[in-house]
Amino acid sequence: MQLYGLPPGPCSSKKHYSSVQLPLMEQIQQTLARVIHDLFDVDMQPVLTRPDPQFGDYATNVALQLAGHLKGNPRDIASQVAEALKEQTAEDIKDVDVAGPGFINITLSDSLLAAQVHEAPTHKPQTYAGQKVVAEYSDPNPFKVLHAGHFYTSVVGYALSNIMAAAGATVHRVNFGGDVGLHVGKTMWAMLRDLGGEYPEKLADIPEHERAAWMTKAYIAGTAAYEEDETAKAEIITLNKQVYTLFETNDHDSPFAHIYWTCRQWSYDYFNAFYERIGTPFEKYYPESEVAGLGLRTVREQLAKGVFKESDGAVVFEGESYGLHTRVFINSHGIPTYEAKDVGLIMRKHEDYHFDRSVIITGNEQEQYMAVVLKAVEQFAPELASATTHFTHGLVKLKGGVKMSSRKGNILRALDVLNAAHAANKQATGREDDEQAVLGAIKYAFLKQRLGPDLIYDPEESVSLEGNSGPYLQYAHARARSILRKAPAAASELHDFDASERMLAVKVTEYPDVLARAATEMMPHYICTYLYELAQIFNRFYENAKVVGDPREATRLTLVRTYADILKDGLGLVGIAAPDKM
RNA sequence: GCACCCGUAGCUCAGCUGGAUAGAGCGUCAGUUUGCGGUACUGAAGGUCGUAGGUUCAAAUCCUGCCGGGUGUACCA
Repeated sequence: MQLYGLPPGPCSSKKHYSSVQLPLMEQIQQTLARVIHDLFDVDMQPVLTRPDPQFGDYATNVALQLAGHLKGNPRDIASQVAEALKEQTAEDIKDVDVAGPGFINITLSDSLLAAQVHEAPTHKPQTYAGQKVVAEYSDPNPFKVLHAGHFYTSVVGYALSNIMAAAGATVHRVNFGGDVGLHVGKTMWAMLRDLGGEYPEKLADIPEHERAAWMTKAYIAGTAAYEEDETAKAEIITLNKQVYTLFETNDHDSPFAHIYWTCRQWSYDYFNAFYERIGTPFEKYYPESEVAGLGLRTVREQLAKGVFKESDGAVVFEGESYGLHTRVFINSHGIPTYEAKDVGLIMRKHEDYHFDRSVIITGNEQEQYMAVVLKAVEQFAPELASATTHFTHGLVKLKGGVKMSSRKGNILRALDVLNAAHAANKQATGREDDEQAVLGAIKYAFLKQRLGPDLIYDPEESVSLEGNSGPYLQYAHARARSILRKAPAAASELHDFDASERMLAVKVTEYPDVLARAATEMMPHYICTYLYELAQIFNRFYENAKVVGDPREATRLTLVRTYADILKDGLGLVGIAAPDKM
């Protein structure tokens, strides 16, 4: 995979980078590619990296790779490339050195670096230019509690959506969840038992703030009864069917219907309150009931065409020939399972948005499940399957590790995470209800780690104002703004840099590269890591360099402003507020 | 059993489009500092990158075996 690849352009004698629109890195790559082509008649896409600052601003190992092809001495090849590159870029590149086994290190001129600094906060590589993207994530089920995983996946999905949007996509954020299905039957069963029968008027006795907890308790009781009591199990299966019937007959009036619709709404209210609180709003919520019919019809149609097979009274897709496994799409009661509903959802999302790309973000326990669903869809709608990508992440665990069991109901809930963070924050700072810092802390802790493996959430570490944390970066930003408030607003053109300014300037210009990488790989943690490194470099600069009142004040203020703008922009992309004062 | 994921300092993690001495944070120890928000900065100690092979001029990074952990594997979502 080529991250920053562009084909080499037509030959021209000399390039003036600062007058060209392309991002700097790609310009250098193009020139490098051309030089290599002219010198050795080899076409390749050079990769530029950011080396240790002692070596230069950019580095490439092309000579080492070339040495293999050409059977030459890597250092000799590097020298030839370096010389040619220097010739073609005389005004923009200060130095091209050969070092070590054959690395080519590039050091920019200060004037080119200055131009890049000015562009860094606003230049967004358009990785998804013009694409219409539907991003689906969070996916909580009505009638059930929001757990830590929903929190995590909401934060991840929101950040990824922002990253794609910054990279040029129009992103529609949607949510999906089971308002029909066995868990609803289980919850309804226990709720009816609690109410003493189908008495919707008794729902009024439940105070608003206890609604979610009451439904959660019912789900736990229903699940236990389903497993332990055969009579209850049969009743729950009947209730499950009865819920589907509500939709078929458009029943909003019967007592049973009344209870169902009221409690479903309670769930949605509870979800929306949570999303509002953590700042991850959705454009649309797809209830399973809305896509179940479409999924069911589609699977039935494709059953007739041989995509699906009947087996023991159920309709299945046999994945074995694709290296997958067999899954049930319609069960032997004729009810569509999650699989069929997901088929319906993919189709409905396309009807609604005509997306170029559909992104689904879930925990990685869904990985092989989703592979089967997408393989099934590929058989009759290959264009939908190929436009869909499933991204997965790990589980959230609380440091110290609480044993989790959904049957006993002692799962880690979303609110537990929030409460633990608030408690740790109060301990650390003495502040209560510091929601902005607490949310920054949690989100940063969730996103600073690479997506994939499980995540161990440590509340104390996350709220700490020292170290690699959200509050540290929020504070770093507020501190930079404070400096700017003290100085006259005059903006200045940059010309040259002293050593510590230059370190900061070089790091600043890395921002667009980081955004490109985060977007291409769909990995928000690159942004977090970068922002932290940037803040560290800034603090080193700031330790020795006086800003306000110094002869170099104009240059330094411009750097401080650029730095603050990047912090704010980067934190915003991962969904974290960056207040000017704390 | 089969499939997928993971195994890097005491802890939590970067690094894995193969390349220059394997990096952070926390913790530990030792320092700096009458300054623009010191919630900072400097330094030290700490790693056979699970293990055994293979490919390569070059492997934490790619391939294979093994060990250890996790997840999934037909009528839940």
